[in-house]
Amino acid sequence: MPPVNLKRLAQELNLSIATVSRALQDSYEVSAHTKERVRALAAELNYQPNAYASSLRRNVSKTIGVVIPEVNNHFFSLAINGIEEVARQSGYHVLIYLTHDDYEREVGITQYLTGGRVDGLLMSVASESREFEHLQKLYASKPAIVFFDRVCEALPTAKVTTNDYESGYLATAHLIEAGCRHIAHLLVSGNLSIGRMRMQGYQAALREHGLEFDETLVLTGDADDERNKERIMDLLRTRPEVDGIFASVERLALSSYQACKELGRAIPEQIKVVGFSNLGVASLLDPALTTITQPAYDIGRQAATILLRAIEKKKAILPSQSVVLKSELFARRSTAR
Amino acid sequence: MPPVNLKRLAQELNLSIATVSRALQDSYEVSAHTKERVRALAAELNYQPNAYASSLRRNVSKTIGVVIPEVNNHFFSLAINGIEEVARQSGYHVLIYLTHDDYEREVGITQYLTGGRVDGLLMSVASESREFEHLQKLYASKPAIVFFDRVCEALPTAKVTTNDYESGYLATAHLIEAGCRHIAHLLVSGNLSIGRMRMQGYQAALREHGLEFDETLVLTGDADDERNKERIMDLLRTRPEVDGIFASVERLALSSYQACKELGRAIPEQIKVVGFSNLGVASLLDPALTTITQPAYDIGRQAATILLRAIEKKKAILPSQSVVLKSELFARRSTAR
DNA sequence: GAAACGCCCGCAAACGTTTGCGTAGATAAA
DNA sequence: TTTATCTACGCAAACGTTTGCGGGCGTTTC
Repeated sequence: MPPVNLKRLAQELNLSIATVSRALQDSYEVSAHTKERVRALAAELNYQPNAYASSLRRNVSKTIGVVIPEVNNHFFSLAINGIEEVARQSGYHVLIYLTHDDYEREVGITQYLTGGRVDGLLMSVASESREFEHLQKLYASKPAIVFFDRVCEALPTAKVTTNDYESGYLATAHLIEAGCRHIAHLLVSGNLSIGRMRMQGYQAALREHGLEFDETLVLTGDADDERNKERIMDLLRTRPEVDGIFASVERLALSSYQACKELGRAIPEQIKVVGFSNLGVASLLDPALTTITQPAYDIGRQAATILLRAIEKKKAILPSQSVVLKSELFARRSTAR
Repeated sequence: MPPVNLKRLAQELNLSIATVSRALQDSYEVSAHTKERVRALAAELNYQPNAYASSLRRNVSKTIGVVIPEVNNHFFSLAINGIEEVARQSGYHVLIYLTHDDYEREVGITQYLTGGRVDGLLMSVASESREFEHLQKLYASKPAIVFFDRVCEALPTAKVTTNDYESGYLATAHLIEAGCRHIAHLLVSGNLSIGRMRMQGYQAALREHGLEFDETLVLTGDADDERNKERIMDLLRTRPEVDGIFASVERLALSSYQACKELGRAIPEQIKVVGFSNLGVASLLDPALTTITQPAYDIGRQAATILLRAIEKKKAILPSQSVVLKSELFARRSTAR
């Protein structure tokens, strides 16, 4: 049997393709009676418009891309939930790309995306990325871009972030007030603005509480959890005075737990730990983990909303549309006195 | 400046569009010299083919869809990792759709997907789905489909699952051997084959160990964690003899922890818990959770591999290509004697 | 009565690619 | 010289949709 497309509908109804197309779009140029006939047959034959033909003609794909480091991470999976939610409501489709924090992959992916496959892009850059030329190229190739969390400051577009400086400050101050004097800071990349902000908050809190910043207590992790754990253990062994850990990313907080377990250091008695985390089970950990929790779901929603609004209005996205949401500190047993 | 497409390249090189197209595809019908010229200019202008025009013409989109209940779940996020991995390697793009275990959404999404937007589909059906007519329609509309984990048995296509019957048996036997005599079974949907299998394993283990099956100890949860917790608490209050819980899905295991905490029941002294889970931090919970862990990443990889192979060969997918992977039991403190 | 207008609808071009077919020119075979 | 073979390329149709333009027909306006 012939495929069910506009031509097929037109033939069966003795109409032109143009009229059928317009009828389905509820155009004012076609009579109510005809519209009804068209819709009836379309429903009966279960007509589904060819998305590619439509995209080609209109130069609009009703698709957005999401480029993130990983999905097996509560922050990003919650963000995706938010993104998918608003995309679906607006009839948009969501393409997903994972960089695994690998610079090469990120470059490859952005290559793809300069082809006009997506109308817009939501992005959280890979921690390894030091060069942003690929992002510049991507930006030049038109699609609307909104960065979230791990932003690229070099591009003049909207960014959705959290109050990272304050959060870093808050986490550190919380440890100090709990009695810590030698606080290690675990982060994942020094060249991400988000990491720098948290670091500055950390430093400011130390300074204002009369503690001096010791850069040998700063440890930069990577994507390998096992290695991170080893390095944390090394740090704890060589610097036995460390009595607090501020992990600026979930994975490193968990690796710290592992490290302490293996070394037999008691949390919170010997070492207190606070970490950025969206772990739903933080309160069920042993001991319950004190967290700085980002409103991941809302971040996703906001970023997607800004993006879609710009796409629909065919307007460029401005940095002035940037949003800063607030993270929250949940004090639990891992930082109890 | 004019857009950079085949026409533009052709003009600048004094060639026909056809030749340029063929050159870029490394066709044997174009000379090495010309190919080189074309490639050079394409690279210089950063030419990216229009994916929609190409898809329209070839009737192939190089895109697969992934339809799952949620992404904020370790099983699915790991599976996505596997899927994205093999898709990327083969040059495929991944569209993602979340059903939130909602039947209506699943129907809506499958509607979309009958439009030929994707070459193939990976699916894990929503727990609420009782009717599968929408899946039948989808199946009839051609795209290759592979189910994983939460399969729809009614469709004659490949399925990637785990040994759910054995796992259910194993988990239950493990509890019994740890001394439990009144074991509750928490599941999420009785009409999913996966749930039935686990249930049967549970029953078989009871039977073979001389315990009788008590259906009032079976609790069917839903998507609302708070309500699930309440219901578990109700169960534990009205049936104080319950000394073991087998949660056939991660969320319910965690809700059980919450419930026990609120009721002051000690795990594992008073109640032992085992649950299906891909939680990386299971060992860091209080107490460490005994889990049945599915090879989620491999499931994703396998399912995607089967799907892509079928797409590339343009062959229908047969049930005979189904794969059953093995889950593993990790005994931890939550089931210690 | 002609002119003007509004309602419906069809024609055909366009979006950027791919691909079957045709062919000009060069070389080889007869 | 003629014929056949091959290489390298161009022409044009096709994929399914959207949309500017034009026109037939009926109603209103002066």
